This record gives sequence, C-alpha cells and structure tokens, in this order.
Amino acid sequence: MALSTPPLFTPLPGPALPTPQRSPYHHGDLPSALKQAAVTLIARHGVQGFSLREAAAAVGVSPSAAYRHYADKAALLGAVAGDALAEMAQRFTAATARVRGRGPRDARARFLAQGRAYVEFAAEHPERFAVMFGPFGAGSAGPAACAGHRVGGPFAALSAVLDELLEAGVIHPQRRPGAELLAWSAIHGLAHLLVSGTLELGATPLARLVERIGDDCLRALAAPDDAPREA
Amino acid sequence: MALSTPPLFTPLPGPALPTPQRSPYHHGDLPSALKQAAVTLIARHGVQGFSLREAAAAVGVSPSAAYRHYADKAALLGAVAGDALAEMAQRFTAATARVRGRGPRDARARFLAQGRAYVEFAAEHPERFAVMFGPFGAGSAGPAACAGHRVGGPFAALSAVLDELLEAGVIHPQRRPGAELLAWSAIHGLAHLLVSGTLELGATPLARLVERIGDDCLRALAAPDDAPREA
DNA sequence: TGTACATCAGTGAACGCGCGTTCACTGATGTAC
DNA sequence: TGTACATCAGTGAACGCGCGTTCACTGATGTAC
Repeated sequence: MALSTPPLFTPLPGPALPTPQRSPYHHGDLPSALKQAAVTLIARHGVQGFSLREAAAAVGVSPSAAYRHYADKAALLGAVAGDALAEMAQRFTAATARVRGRGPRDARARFLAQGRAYVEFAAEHPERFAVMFGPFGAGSAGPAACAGHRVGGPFAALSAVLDELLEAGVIHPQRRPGAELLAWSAIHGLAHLLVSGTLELGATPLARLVERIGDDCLRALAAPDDAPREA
Repeated sequence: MALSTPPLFTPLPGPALPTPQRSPYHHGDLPSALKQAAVTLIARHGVQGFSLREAAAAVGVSPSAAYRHYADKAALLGAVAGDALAEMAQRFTAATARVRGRGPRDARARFLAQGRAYVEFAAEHPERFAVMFGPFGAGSAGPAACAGHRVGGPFAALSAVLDELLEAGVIHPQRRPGAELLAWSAIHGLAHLLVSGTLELGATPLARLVERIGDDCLRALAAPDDAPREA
C-alpha cells in the first residue's frame, strides 16, 4: 500500500490575491483589479513596500499596462484612498439609515451607529484606512484638503446627526457649534490608536469601546457652558 | 558703477540639515547625527522616501558606516521612534510640573497642559509623530505594544493626572475607570487629523482647540453614569 | 454579412537609478608596559 | 615619555535587486460602409 501523507498544514495563504489569469488579452476591468491588488499588497507589506510592478504582476498584466489607466503610482494610490473614503461615506449613510424614528433615543442611536461604522471600517480595512489618511489621502489634496470628508462625506453625515441631536434636545444649543470637532477627534483617535497597534483591546468588544466614547461625547455636549463641572 | 543686484529672495532652504563635514575621521556622535538626519529627511520626503544612504550622505559619512551603529534601516527608524516617544514623555512631565497646587483648578490645568503638550509635539514634529505611530513605532513592538506609552510614558502621566482629578472631585468616581481611553482618543485624534492634513485650523489657535476638547472630556467625566443626559 | 480601418488595451524589452547590505580594508584611538 | 598592539569607527568598491517609467510594438474590438 503506497502511503502518501497529506500535509497537516498548508502554509498560510494570506488574503486571497486576484489570481493572475492572463486568459483574455483585454482584462475585464483592469483599473479596479489594480486597486484591489494594491489593497491586498499594502496589507501585506505596508504602503512603504508597495510597488506598481508587483500589483501588475498580481493581476497578471505587464507593468506598463497600468499606465494606460493611471498616470503614475501616486495616482493609483490616490484612487485607493478615494475608494476608501467613498466606502466609508456609504457605510455612514447605511448605518444612519438603519435607525428610524425621530426621538432622542433614535438620534443617539444614529450617532453611535456612525461611530461604530467609522471604527469598524478602520478595524476591517486598516490598510485602506491608513492610505486614506496617508500622504496619498484626502490630506494631500492641498488647501481644500478635507473637502472629501466634508462634501457628502462622513463629516457631512456627522454634522447632520449632530443637528438632529440638537433638535431632539440631546445636546445643548450652546455646545452645538463646532461639536463635530470633539466627536470626530475622539472616534478618529480611537480608530487610529487601534489601527496603529498602539492600543490593544483585550477582551472588550470594539463596539463597546465606541459606545463608551460616543456616550462620553454626548454627555460632554449635553451640559451648557456654565454647567457645574465638579461632581 | 558696477551693479550687482542681490537676489530679492533666497530659495527656501528647508530645515537645516547637519552640514556634511568630513573633518575628523571619527565622527563625534554618529548615531544621533544619523537620527537627526533621518528626521530632517523624513520631513522632506516622508518615511516612504527615506533611505539610509541619503541619511549617511547628509551626515558626510559612507553608507556602510551606519551599520557600525544600527543593525539595519529599521533599527534606525525604530531609534527615531523611541526618541520621539521619550521626548513626548519628557514634555508631558515638564508640562505637568509647571503647574503647582492641588486644587481642582490646578488639576484641570495640568490635564489641559498635557493635552497641549501632546498636540504641540505633533504639530511641531509631524514627521516624528508619524514615525512614532507608524510601522516602526511603538505598535510594532508586538504584544507588549503600548508598553512604551504606558511605563513611564505619556500614558502613565495621563493616568496620574486623572487620579488627581478624581481626588480633586473634578471627575466622578464612577467614571474614573478607563477614563484614559476618552482623553487619549480625543487628543490623539485631534493631533492625527491635524498632522495628516485632514483637518485644518483656520484662524483658531491650536491651544484653543485643545482646551476645548480637554474641557469637553472633563465635562463628560464629571457626570455620574446616570446623570440626566438630555438638556 | 463582409471587409477596411480607427481605436483601444495590452506586450515586452529597455532605460537609468538608487536602494540595502556585505566585505576586506585602513586610519585613529587608547591602553599596557 | 615612548613604543607595540588591540580595538574601534570609519572607507569605498561591489553585489544583486527591484523599482518607476518610456517606447515602439501588436493583438483585440467595434464601427462605417
């Protein structure tokens, strides 16, 4: 009886890379295939170690083919950043839409859902999150830097929910102006501390942390400026 | 009369680079000269574009000389990250020490001073801040990741001030556990949004933003868990 | 339905480059006697 | 005070490599007649 012992382990394959299949001369959708490969490779080697050539190879295409669709490497990374921002915005909208009703509890729930969406996106796609805020992200767009976040982006959605909270009486009128700053900073800080590996959640579920921080923000925004601050 | 018009502008020199002076065979302190050059170069081209060779050249030394002091490129960047963390910690201590007294106002002032120190470090040294939280920073140290921040680091100092605030009655006992999370997230988020170019302060002075966010945090921590949250 | 042709999306070889790292070496330094 | 020698901190040439980008090209596609 011929024995062939199957391997007990197959080596870790890592996240699936679009398998290099060169079947058709014309690739179906090379631009997005390249973006997808970029995300996978960045997850693997960091933005540092990302190369256009490797992305092309992963897709099964010659390096120069990429230049048919992107002016250069930076343009590809910019597209990755743009996609990430768009998906984040979409998740924001979806999270908000899922909660109906106009009471204070609903407004609060929508606010927390947004926070969860933000941090969960970061946790699920740390590499895309990093690119978003890296040198090829929104910040590189010059003076109109945060435009991508503002117009129709996460920032706009946050503003809308804060308005609701104001209407619902959850936050105090005096504290509404600039309330975005606190909420965005707190949630973004949590996300970035996690993504950068600086902060580690032990057993605590991520959603719990977000809720805690979100609640804290609302508590801060509920009190008028002169409210007694000392317990 | 011979006219020689002096240039109206001298081109922006950028931050001073340690001038390559090869005078002595033995460099005074090559390790820190390399770190310094690294910081300057990273400020110029980003961590992405940083190379050991260029740092060596900036210091006026052959590329291989660096290997006498650092195992490899990553080790040098790790040293840069470590230095940044150390300086941040030192600034924290200094900021805290500057405020004397044990009343609630003093504790609050110390808390805000720490926040200012954090964000100001980020604003003054965005490249070092980025390296600190980048792939060569604290987060890369594995499971004991945030140890650098905890033991004797900024995190420890923050905890101490929160204890003071508790004692002084500024924050509510119920809300003390885990209060670091809110404060660190909020301040770190502000710092990172600024450094990444996502958020832009208009005319608002940086210190004003920090104070606002710090105050918000304290407001949130002042109320007991069941405090009325709706204004 | 069939052919000519413009357009599009790839190929693959080549370019010059700067990189991280190694190696055998040499100049400077300081210590023992 | 002077010399021998171990140690330290540099040099500089070389390695192999993968990178971004270009170029002249060719195969596939679709449209006009």
